[in-house]
Amino acid sequence: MKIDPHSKADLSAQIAAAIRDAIVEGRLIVDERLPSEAELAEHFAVSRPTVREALKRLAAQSLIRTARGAAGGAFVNHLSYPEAYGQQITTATLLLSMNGISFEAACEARFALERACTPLAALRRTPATLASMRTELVRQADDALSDEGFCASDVAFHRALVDGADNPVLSYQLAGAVEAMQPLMNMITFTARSRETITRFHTRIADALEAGAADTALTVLTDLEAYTQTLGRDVMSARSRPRKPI
Amino acid sequence: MKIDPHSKADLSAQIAAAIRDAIVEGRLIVDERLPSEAELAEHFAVSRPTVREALKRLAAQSLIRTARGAAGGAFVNHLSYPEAYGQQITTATLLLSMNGISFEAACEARFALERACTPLAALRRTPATLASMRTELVRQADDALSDEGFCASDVAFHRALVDGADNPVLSYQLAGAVEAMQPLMNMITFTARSRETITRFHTRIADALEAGAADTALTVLTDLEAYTQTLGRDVMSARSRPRKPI
DNA sequence: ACGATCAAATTGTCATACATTTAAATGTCA
DNA sequence: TGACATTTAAATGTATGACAATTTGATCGT
Repeated sequence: MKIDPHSKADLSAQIAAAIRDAIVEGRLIVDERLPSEAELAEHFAVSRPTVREALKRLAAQSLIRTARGAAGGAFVNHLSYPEAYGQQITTATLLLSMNGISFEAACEARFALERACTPLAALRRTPATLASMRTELVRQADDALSDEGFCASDVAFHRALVDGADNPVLSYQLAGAVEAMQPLMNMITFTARSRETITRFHTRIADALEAGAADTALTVLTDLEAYTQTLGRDVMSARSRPRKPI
Repeated sequence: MKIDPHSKADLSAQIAAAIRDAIVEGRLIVDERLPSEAELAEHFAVSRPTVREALKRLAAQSLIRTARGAAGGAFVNHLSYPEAYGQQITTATLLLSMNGISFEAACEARFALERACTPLAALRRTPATLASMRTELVRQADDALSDEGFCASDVAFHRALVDGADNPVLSYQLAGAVEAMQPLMNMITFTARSRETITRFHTRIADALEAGAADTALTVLTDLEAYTQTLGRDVMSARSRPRKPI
């Protein structure tokens, strides 16, 4: 592991990249302890604060964890799904909001991805999956639920659908797409009528999955997408009418 | 933006979280300049190195960028697709390798996601998309191409398919899944026969997309998945036969 | 043998200083 | 006046040294 002190890039960035490469390429294995900050500083011929900045960069990506004390230090982290989810979601959320992604495009992507999971979910859905779907259906039928609460339940329902496919890679990928859309979905104010319509779609999806009828579930998902797009268009047009000058 | 100096968590982590929240919630907008490190240190009542560690954490997530000089400082970064891709890919790659994801599960997810893009790609594929697919087909027909080169071309072909859907959210999500699978795919050594088979599948996919025949493309993709799974199983069984004792 | 205490190692934080880079202000000359 | 060189100031990047906090393990006494 070498760095170039004459490069234009920051030393801490170079050091972080060197260690990151070692982890990604498997030269540093999970739970292995890195040298102490003092030793790293000596190895790379930099000061301890510089090494620390590099380690913080890696910690921010959940690539390492640190512990104080005698047997402490920096350890290669076992990247768990919850940690990866979190990063995926913040990144995806910012990407959507900063690049002017339209509700339409985000919605299209979300339902396309969910349809990708549906045949597998129809095949493999467990009683637990169906149970959590039914739980959300009950919640969605509650008129006292706030709009945010309805959206959250919507996300939970679709999460259950995705997890029903029983494929961790799909669950991971979809988490970002579905959760990142929540801010956009939260812009929608649901009428009692639209809630009822959505919940009815959801019920039909749950029924189809329980029956293992992938085709039916796909059809309903497509209809739900069309309906959601309609809701989104209504919100957007209502929002664009009173145009605030900048 | 406040932090709790008596919390168990590191100060730099708390500060990073506070600033990150401000960015995600839109209280800090793109290209806005953060206060200088000295000012932040005073605001949070911590030392400058601590602030710097916090900023490096954010820089590692591409949430901010820093510039030296008189008009320098830390600026809220416009999260671009290339930056987001990069992080998605390293995270997804590690997630796959560290959680013992099977070739089977990864392959299943990849093709499921690609099938999600296919109907849209059949609808919207541009001449440019088709051209880059054809380019990769030519490359794949070259016997002199190394296994890594063939895999890379395979990835490029499927990237073109995904991009053909003309939905940036899908492109972003798929990039992680497809690229993260490359290390697993690289374990496969292709015979001349298997290369020819795969390229034939690819050709049929390109033809179907050009004709706008989504159904055909979906069928071929499913067949290609089955074939790829066969190749993967062969590699795995060959690899597990000469079992090294640990 | 067991419990309490202490020492050592390591990260977390602070204070300060200096180096480097960049842009703007200033000065100089034709 | 205008263009170019110089200086200056502000900011980040890096270095050094010290101390605090925390955890482990060993030592010691009973």
